[in-house]
Amino acid sequence: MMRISEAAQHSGLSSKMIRHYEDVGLIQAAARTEAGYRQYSSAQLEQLGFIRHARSLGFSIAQIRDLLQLRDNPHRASREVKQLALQHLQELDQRMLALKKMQAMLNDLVARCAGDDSPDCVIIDELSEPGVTGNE
Amino acid sequence: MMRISEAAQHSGLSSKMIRHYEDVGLIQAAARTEAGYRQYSSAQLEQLGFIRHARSLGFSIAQIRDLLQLRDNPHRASREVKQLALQHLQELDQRMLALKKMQAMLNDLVARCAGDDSPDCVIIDELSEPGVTGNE
DNA sequence: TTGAACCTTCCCATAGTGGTAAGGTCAAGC
DNA sequence: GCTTGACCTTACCACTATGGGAAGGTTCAA
Repeated sequence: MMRISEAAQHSGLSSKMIRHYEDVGLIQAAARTEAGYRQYSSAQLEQLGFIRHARSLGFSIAQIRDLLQLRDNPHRASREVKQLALQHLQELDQRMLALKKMQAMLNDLVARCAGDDSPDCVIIDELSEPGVTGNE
Repeated sequence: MMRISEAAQHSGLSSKMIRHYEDVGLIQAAARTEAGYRQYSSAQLEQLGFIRHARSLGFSIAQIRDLLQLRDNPHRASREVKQLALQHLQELDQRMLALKKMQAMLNDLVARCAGDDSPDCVIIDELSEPGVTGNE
């Protein structure tokens, strides 16, 4: 059993976030010492590591909630896990697409802007135009 | 002079956000009718359109603050505008890089997961491993 | 005069993370 | 035994950008 700061160090999360995850019910409330200090077992450490991994892949807390349930369900079908992952991949794709559009438009503007001492600036001009920008 | 909902329609922003932008000082407080209704001129409409364009390119409110100042400064150097745009492009790049990493890792996991009725699942297994995920 | 469609301000919610403040606890050193 | 520093606790507030809703005022037309 270890305290929260150790659990944080070993899991790669912050103490703050571990408490937060408990608050929002992503993890069960940790056991407490008589003084009220949270205590973490190695099983809980693994869970925290799982969460950090999932977060680093961009899964939301809600998605991780589902992932944890699957993780803890010995009768799961890997199909369900894969389904969640594929769904998340789609979200990542959409985000990428949005970023790419921005990048393309901005790159174009930047290329056409002299970038000198003159006040004439395509970027300002185009942002000022009533036309669309491709994101609505 | 038009009311906020018309200004919203013409600019592509929501009434809500126009008020918000006023709150945070991105735009000057609009004139009011005797009854307290906000009134927008065509010059202000252009400014709102500018903001929407900039937002659709992913510029933050803080960045748009700077862009608006440059827009309104006849003595600006386009270099400064370009500088802001390039900086934002870098941020977009970083975000895209992060997404790409996630995509790559997740794609790999998904490819190695059977996705059938069996509980065996590479995704769960790898998320459970103590190893790194490449994002820390 | 009444009702619909506006408008106002104010508060709350989202997602995830960090900061900080006020207070309790534990262990080491004097 | 007492102090000190490093930890812990809870409870707020902040960020970004946006939306929802409530409670109440206004405008205009039927």
